[in-house]
Amino acid sequence: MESSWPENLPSHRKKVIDELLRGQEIAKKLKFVMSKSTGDDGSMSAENLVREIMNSFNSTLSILNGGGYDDDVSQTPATTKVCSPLWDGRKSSEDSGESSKSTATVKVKDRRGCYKRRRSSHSWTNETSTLTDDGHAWRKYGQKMILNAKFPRNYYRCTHKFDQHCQATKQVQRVEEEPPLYRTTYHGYHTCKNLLKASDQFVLDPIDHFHTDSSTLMSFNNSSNHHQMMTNKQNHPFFTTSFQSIKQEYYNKEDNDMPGYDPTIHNNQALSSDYLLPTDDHDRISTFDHGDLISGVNSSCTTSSHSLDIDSIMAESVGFGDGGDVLGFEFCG
DNA sequence: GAAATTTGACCAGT
DNA sequence: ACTGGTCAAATTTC
Repeated sequence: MESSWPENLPSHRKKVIDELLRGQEIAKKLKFVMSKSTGDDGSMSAENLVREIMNSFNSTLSILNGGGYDDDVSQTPATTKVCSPLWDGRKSSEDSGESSKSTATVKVKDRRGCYKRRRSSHSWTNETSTLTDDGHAWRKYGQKMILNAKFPRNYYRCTHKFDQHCQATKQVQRVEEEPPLYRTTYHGYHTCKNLLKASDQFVLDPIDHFHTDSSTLMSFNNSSNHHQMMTNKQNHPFFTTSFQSIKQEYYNKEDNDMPGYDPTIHNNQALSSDYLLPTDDHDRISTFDHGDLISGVNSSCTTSSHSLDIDSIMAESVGFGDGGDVLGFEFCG
């Protein structure tokens, strides 16, 4: 609805995206080169720089791509209960038909699978050695054996899908048995407040993180210029586990598949825009100009890790609820 | 009893 | 036709 990109700008937009993609590729290459030429320790700060470059590209691209963002809305909300006009909700049917199993079958046939399949959406993967709490309340809604996979894939949605219209989902798949390795793919963004879990826990130390391989509850260390703003809404899946690597996917058909999993982006690379942009048509943040938002965040919060800032902003903005005067948030001080 | 999980069915995309 | 993603009834857990 409220795209921050005028629709008469597709060519400019495409150019911008192309340029950013080019830069992103170069940064990837640089990262790769650096990782080969330097040791683990020595490359740390340089790697951080690269990571931030990547972050910046990712954010910008996400924003640009967000012009036509349809993310998880492609999935028909469960609130749209009606699939066929014949179906008027299961209660009534059940009431009338406690009778037979055959009617039950018909019922089910009318009802099941009434959704729109996700086509293009932002997603990112996160590989972890342990199954850990990422600070969000998830509810499992499915499990499926996937072709050529040793383990079933588990499907989770945000617990607040219905009460807060939160569209976030994730898929967890065990990819290795020894050592255990889980690949979590996140789709969509949390627009929920996550009141139960986000308030008092889960601050993490991305550094410690590399050293202790199994903690889920992490203490936050400000010394990292990366994640210093990570405060109370540590819901970035990226920060949740020990040992992890992350890939953001723009769902280009060419590179979105798991097997092609690209380990170029390692650990804690917060993809800010994933949290910045709303997933549905509640135009919370889109009431801003994206550019203003990002630059504002950066300038006020010292680093380029706007991801985290934005996350907190996101938390704020979600709270505005009724839209309108969205600019009332305050930056970290 | 409410919430979460399990599991078979259904549908969309390829 | 096949596969992956989701739905929703049934079941389990708290």
